[in-house]
Amino acid sequence: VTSKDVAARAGVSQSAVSLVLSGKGAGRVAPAKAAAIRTAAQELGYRPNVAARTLRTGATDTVGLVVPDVRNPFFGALLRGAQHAARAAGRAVLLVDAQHDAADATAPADVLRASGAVDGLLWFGRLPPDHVREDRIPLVLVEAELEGVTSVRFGVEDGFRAIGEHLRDLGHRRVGALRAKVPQEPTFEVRAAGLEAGLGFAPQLEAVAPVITLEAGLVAARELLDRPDRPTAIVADDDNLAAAVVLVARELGIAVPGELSVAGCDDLDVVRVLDVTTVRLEAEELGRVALEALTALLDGEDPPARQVLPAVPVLRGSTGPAPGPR
Amino acid sequence: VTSKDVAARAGVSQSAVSLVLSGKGAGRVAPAKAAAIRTAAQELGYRPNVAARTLRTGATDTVGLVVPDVRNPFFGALLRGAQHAARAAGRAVLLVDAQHDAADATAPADVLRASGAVDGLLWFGRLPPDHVREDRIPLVLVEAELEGVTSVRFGVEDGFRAIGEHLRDLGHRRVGALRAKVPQEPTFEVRAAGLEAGLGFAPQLEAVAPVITLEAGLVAARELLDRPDRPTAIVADDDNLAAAVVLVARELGIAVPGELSVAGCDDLDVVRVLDVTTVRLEAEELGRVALEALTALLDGEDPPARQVLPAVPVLRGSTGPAPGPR
DNA sequence: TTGTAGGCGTTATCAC
DNA sequence: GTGATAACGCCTACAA
Repeated sequence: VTSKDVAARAGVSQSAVSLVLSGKGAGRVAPAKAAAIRTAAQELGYRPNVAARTLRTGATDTVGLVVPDVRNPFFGALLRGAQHAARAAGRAVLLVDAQHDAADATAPADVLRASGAVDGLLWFGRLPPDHVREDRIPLVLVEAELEGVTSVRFGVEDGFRAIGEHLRDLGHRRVGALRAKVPQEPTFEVRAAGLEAGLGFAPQLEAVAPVITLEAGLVAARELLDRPDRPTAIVADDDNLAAAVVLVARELGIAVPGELSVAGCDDLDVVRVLDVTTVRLEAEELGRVALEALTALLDGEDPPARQVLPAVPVLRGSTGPAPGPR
Repeated sequence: VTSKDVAARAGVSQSAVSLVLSGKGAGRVAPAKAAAIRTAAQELGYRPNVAARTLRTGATDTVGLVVPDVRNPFFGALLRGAQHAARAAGRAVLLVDAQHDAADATAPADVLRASGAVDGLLWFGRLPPDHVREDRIPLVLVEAELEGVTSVRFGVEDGFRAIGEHLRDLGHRRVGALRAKVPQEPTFEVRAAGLEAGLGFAPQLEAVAPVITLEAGLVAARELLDRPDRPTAIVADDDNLAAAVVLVARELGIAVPGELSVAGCDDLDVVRVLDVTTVRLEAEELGRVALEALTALLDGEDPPARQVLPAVPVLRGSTGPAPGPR
């Protein structure tokens, strides 16, 4: 059922239908005809064809959303926020799971490169490949920053500095960092710098998880804990990794926080139930703000070039005074 | 840059370009010309316009994916599976978070109703409104079943029966059910029936969480536990809710599993770290299988009408012998 | 106020 | 083998 059908049924021209249904008929089409058109459309169950409209107008009313790993609950919340804001702006969301853990991590971007598939892009975490920028498609970077690109991120340096100070004040002098080594995700560099600033020294030990999952965390945590000179505190780049530290400590019979303090980042349920100190990031809010920035860009407005959302420490029972010398 | 530009540069007609680049030029276009076209396209960075192609062919190569709540990690895994399979089939994924907890829970479906926005739909959990079926768009139902609609689901009745039997064998005679009362999500009815079959009796107590989140679970769990005649075991419809039960028990000083056994469903990280008995559902696999069924449908093949994936119990430390009479 | 007509970029059918 | 040519459904000047 096309606008032609509606025109035929209402006894008017096709252009009148288009005018009325797109809301631009005010003062140009007689009210009586407009009403006839509307009822005809209703009766026929008419819905404008998206492809035709897109071809004509050049706008898809769809935004692309590239996230590193949809399995991480952090991104679930973020999707919720973005999705919600998108709907409010009358746009749909095309999801791309970049699968940064997989071999074909660059491929997904191509899904969106098909010209005209999306009006704009929300790009999370990793820095986008050059060709994305070269496409000159409106772009908002999330949890990353790049010269000349609108971005939104958390002020993780503040959160990690606070955690660092907290541990320093508790007397910890030997600290391990459980880092998420996802290539090209600048937020993790920022976290490391913040932690070091707060501690007043660099963590002596470091283990790296190639993927941000509980499993990967278990492996890396063992590296840090299953050794004679283990640290008295471990700060993880992410809550999934922090939870893994707690599990490994339990497995090795290391008391938390008696013998080991643990902190993470995100404030996911998984550390909430374990009573683990963390840095709270309002992922849903981030998704909302980022999508609103993109919407502004698409509407030809001028959103703030760089927005930084708060990252506040949440002190819980997993951090305590450093143990005396063994 | 359009196919016309490519044609001009290669010195051929526009239709030849279309033929060659869509791979249908074999034996119809001279190899030399085909090569010229390909290099011209390469040099110009030509990419076919999606809207135009869609308008012409009627296919968008995009599938819609409607999930109840993207914040639940279960759906994160599911998205990963679906996304991966979609990419393998050369299709993009349009995500719709139905936000079953929100007021406008029916609205999101409309996003996809725009004719031609998607080729097919993967619909999770809740039964789709009638108008979706009336659109006669290829549809695969996930975690729900409906006469005449292709569906994929977990055999949760088996998992819950096993949990029921396990608890019965442990001597539990007073059981509470923490149910997810999400309207029209049939899987939860199935779980209840399975549990009852395994136990050999119906749970005496029932509390209902309106949303599947830790928060909602806390409220419902208190209802079940903060009373003199509390049950000796609680089975939750979902792991997020089961985790909440453990937290409330801890808060009330009830020993798990000494005084209270707890079981959930999904096998999320949140219960894994709490060592809670659950029913393992391979969400990623579900997403994959569902999307492959949809792909088959779209390709005119005939996928199995109803597929049932295994749901296996995972016994952990949160379930133990029923306590003696107090 | 209304209708006519052109074109968005593709694909696919047909004469050549 | 090849290249015009006609849609696909919509929007929007522009003419009536």
